[in-house]
Amino acid sequence: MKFRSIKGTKDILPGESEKWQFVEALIREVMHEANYREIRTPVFEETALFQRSIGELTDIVSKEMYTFRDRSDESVTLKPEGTASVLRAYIQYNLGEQSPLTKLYYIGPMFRQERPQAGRLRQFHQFGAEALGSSSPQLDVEMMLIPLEVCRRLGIGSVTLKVNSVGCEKCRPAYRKRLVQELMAVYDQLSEESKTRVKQNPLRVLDSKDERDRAATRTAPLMKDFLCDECRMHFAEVERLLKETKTPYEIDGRLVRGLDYYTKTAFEITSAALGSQDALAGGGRYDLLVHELGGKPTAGVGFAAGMERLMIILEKLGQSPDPHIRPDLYIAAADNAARRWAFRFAHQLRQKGVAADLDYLGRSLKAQMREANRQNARYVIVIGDKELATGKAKLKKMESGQEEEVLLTDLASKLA
RNA sequence: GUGACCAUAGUUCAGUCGGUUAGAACGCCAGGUUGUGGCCCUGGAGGUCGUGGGUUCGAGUCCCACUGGUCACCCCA
Repeated sequence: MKFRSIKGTKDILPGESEKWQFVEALIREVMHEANYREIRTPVFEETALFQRSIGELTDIVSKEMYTFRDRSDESVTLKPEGTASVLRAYIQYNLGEQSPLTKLYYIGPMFRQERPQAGRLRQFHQFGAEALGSSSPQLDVEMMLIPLEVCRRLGIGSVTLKVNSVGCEKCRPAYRKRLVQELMAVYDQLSEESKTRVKQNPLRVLDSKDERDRAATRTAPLMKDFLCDECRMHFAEVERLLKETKTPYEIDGRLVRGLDYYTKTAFEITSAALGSQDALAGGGRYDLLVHELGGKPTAGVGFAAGMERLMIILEKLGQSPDPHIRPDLYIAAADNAARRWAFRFAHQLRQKGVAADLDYLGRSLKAQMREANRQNARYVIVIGDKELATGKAKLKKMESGQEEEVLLTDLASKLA
């Protein structure tokens, strides 16, 4: 009986972890340039936070959360997305009182208990941002530009930005009523899942992939044609900014995201390089959410993007960064006295910033050379009686095979 | 949660009609060179054929169940 990682979870092994570090560093750079500050929230929260923010009727809350009772019988949940926690912290620490606009970003693991498939895991990683305190459409567009910029710098060109407006509390109820009427007229032709959605969340029927639903809703009214003046102007401004920044986009009047809290802008970035789970990032505006979670009424926008999906695209496009993790120096020891010395010397070099390694297995010199080669070490020195006596050694450059006589005391400054 | 496909060495895979000791490549270890890597040559280690049951004289091979993986549905990052 061997232990295995739990279904839907993955280990990020050496060789891959370096790629993650590279991508994460790039994300932090882009976030920094747009002046977003990092926030790190706990991986779990009290269950009610997600129920209230994401919405009881959503798939995430109704069937995908990792929820359990802790030892004091408290119901806790591993976070299925990042926004709820960020807003909880924003409210808890009164961040809105310190400045009228707060720009935050995060990178971290999320959990959803779904059946794993290509681009979908039970523990996955997202990076995302939230801007709290402004209803400016500039921030809506900033949220689209950030993940697009990350893609651009990674050499990912083939992405599609889809944008829609889902209206607000003023215009959505009337539209919703109208839509339900239309859907009831074709009720019999809808898929089973859509039938239940007609009452619970009719907008979602529109973005069903089911052919029957597609056909039945072909002429259904779209939210973007029923927006109130404010929402319509907001959406027009988003479009204008996208054009001004020369950002290619499509309007998708059926785009509705799976979280209930969105108002006005909703968007999604997809890639054909992904499998059936083709969304790389998604986001939108949520002007009611902070108030709903107990804070002062505060406008907000955000996005979240999938790290694993980003890595899949990079791999597929052959753009995957090459990790060159390599020791500067491998110290090969010819005898036991040299082995003892080598450990001490490696320690001194490391303190001076030189990445140095040595043999811990008592192997032959030939095996040590092979190891140095496998580790892709930049240089090797071989230490024996002669070197310990004279304080000089041949420094071998592995790539060329050329050797150069050096003083051991000079080595650190030479390699650092 | 539903469905389809898959499971043989560290890895990627062969394995005939059910038949004797389960193979290859790469990787790993050692030697060829008693103080020098890669290339080459030689040798070696490494397998509960996912697990459990069944059919059969005999199962890696056929049947069933389970577990795991992959992909799709659903939904989403």
